Amino acid sequence: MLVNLTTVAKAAGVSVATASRVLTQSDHPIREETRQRVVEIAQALGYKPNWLARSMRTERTHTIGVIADDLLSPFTPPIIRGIQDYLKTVDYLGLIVNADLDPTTEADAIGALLSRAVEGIIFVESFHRAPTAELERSQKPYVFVHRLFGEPIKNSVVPDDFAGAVLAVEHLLTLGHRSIAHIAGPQGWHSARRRVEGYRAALQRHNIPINPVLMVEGNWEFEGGLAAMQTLLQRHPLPTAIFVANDVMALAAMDALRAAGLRVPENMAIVGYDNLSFSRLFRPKLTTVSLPAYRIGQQAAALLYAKLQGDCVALDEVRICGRLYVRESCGAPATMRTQEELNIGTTVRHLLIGRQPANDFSDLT
Amino acid sequence: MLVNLTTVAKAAGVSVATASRVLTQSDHPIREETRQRVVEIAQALGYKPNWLARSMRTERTHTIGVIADDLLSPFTPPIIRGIQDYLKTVDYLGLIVNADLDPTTEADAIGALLSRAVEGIIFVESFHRAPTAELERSQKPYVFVHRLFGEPIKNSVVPDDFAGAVLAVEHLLTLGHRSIAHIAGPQGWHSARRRVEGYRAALQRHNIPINPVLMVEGNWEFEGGLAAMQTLLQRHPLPTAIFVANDVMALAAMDALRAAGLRVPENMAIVGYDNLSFSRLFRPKLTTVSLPAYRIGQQAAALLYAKLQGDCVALDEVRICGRLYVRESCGAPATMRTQEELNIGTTVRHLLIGRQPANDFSDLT
DNA sequence: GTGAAAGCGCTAACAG
DNA sequence: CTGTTAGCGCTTTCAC
Repeated sequence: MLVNLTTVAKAAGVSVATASRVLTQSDHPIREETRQRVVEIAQALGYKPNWLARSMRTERTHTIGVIADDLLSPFTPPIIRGIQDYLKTVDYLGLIVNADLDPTTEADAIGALLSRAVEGIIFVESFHRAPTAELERSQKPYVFVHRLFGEPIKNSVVPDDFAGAVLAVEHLLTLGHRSIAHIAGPQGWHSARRRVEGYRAALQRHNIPINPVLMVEGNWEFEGGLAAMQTLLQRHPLPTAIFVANDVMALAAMDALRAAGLRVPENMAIVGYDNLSFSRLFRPKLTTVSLPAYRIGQQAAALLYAKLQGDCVALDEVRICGRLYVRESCGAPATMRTQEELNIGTTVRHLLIGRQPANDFSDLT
Repeated sequence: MLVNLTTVAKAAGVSVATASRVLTQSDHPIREETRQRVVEIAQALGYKPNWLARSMRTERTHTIGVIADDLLSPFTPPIIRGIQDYLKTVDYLGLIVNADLDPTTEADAIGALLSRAVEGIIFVESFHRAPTAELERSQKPYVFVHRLFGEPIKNSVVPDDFAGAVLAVEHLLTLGHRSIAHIAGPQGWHSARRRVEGYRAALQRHNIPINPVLMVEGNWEFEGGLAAMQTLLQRHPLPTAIFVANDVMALAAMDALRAAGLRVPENMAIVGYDNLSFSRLFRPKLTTVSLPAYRIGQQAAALLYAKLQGDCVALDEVRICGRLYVRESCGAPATMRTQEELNIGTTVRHLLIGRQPANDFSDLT
């Protein structure tokens, strides 16, 4: 027993046209009394508009597509959550597809989404930089999120790795460290390079010469972190602190340190990067800079929505800065540990103004 | 310049009906020559069917809705991934919405999905057990996944916590342990209770009396695990092994053990549960039973799809058993560590037969 | 202010 | 085998 517009119109004794005008909040003039009646009847009958039919006419589906290269990456879920929470504020829904790090799958996904008439597409953690010809032809807007390689491009929202690294190293400097090592990510990755640049910039700002011998490249993984730490342990004198480019390697470094009979933070201060959930679980708890995945997702959705509204947003790359979470691995005094935010960098907030969703996952992961 | 059926039909010199029949692979008889021509023209013109229009007629959108109570839970992403990978094999897409553990939001989500004409709904990690009246009225099929509380219900796919616990304890027994403690989850949770039952059953099967003093309740969290371990450390004699109901508490237990000067696995063997990603990161690496989220997702999608096809699936609760991952925390010999699977329990596989997706994430998380 | 009617792109009777 | 035609539920001119 489907209740559609006709049902409502009949019950209210008006034409479908009128019913439609009332229920779509169109600006067409309607007598207040009529409006009242239609609204009530619709309510009473439990009328729900059929989106398919509506969309076919209006060409607006209130649905966007999200293509995630890897749903299982620790950053993807909070990004998607951010996207969804924003979309919800504007009454949109996200159709999420996994692309599996595979260009063919991705192309298929684009096709599937396009034929379902999504209004735009967000690419999450995409390894690719150019959309397919099909997407280009469709004229639908799209946004890249957390693009992993390559140079800045328009229509993308990414973490501000440079500012984050500065945050981390400034913290160590504030604590009095002057010999600070860096375990970097693989230099093929854009974010790894930016973190190195932030590390250098922070030291230079304090007139501390860069010591190449204290910079070791890891591979983001536990084993790589272990190896990098072994290398650093050969240095004489040892550095007093290490900025590690991600939490997993930081963990490994702490493990290697412990095996070598050194204590964290007493003998060595460690700052990680990412603020993955497990960084709170180890002892000592890891001090780290968050990769603000949730906020990145929100911004991406906001950007896409703005484009959908026809706001001619001509932003270059939007960078979102994480926060420093001071915990135990640097031996920072308890007072600093409650300090939540040190804002340096180029955080962009304006797109979200007036639309901040209720949840505060701002620095989730 | 939109190319629709009419365009194709005109170009091919046939009626829209014929074009439609060709392009939908309907079993209506068509002259081979005509078919050929239509297909070619459609191809050449880059014809893409308009899903909205098609769906409006057929009432089949090839889209199902997924409502996740918490997208940020570690189990949700692999479940969703499992769902999607299955759906892909049958050319469906999943519309994913977050319900935020909130009944009102959930009801809204159901409404949003229904009005977008999804063909069915999967509830992931749902705390609720009954669908809304609206969903009931819609007659659309639905499936619960990894339901967290309550008794078995139809249309649900859940982890086999009982069998998993047996797996864990049997492993310890095989290694020669006879005094095995259990740090349990909060007994308000169905899965926590089932894991306790599995623990008891395994011991009883070997005629080992249950010692209530060796059973302590935790709260799933790190702090709870710490407290539980402190309690166990008061026991004389100490047990020689502990089955901990989840990985986070297992981690905490190992921490407390280390603080007390005891070594894992030399002085105490530990088995966890869940196989969360970080369980491989700690040293010693945690031996644990997986919560087969990915497979659960697949099964749920398979079940829903079967219902969509009208296969009258009248299964009760479907239970999926995890696997034991033998790593370092029990001191098992190297030969056992390569042993991948010990199958005990009630794993249900038949639904997936012939449709196993290519990926093997079978025990992800 | 309100209603009648056209039509979005497609599928499925029904004729031929 | 193929074409004509009637809608699916909705929005939107265009009349009144």
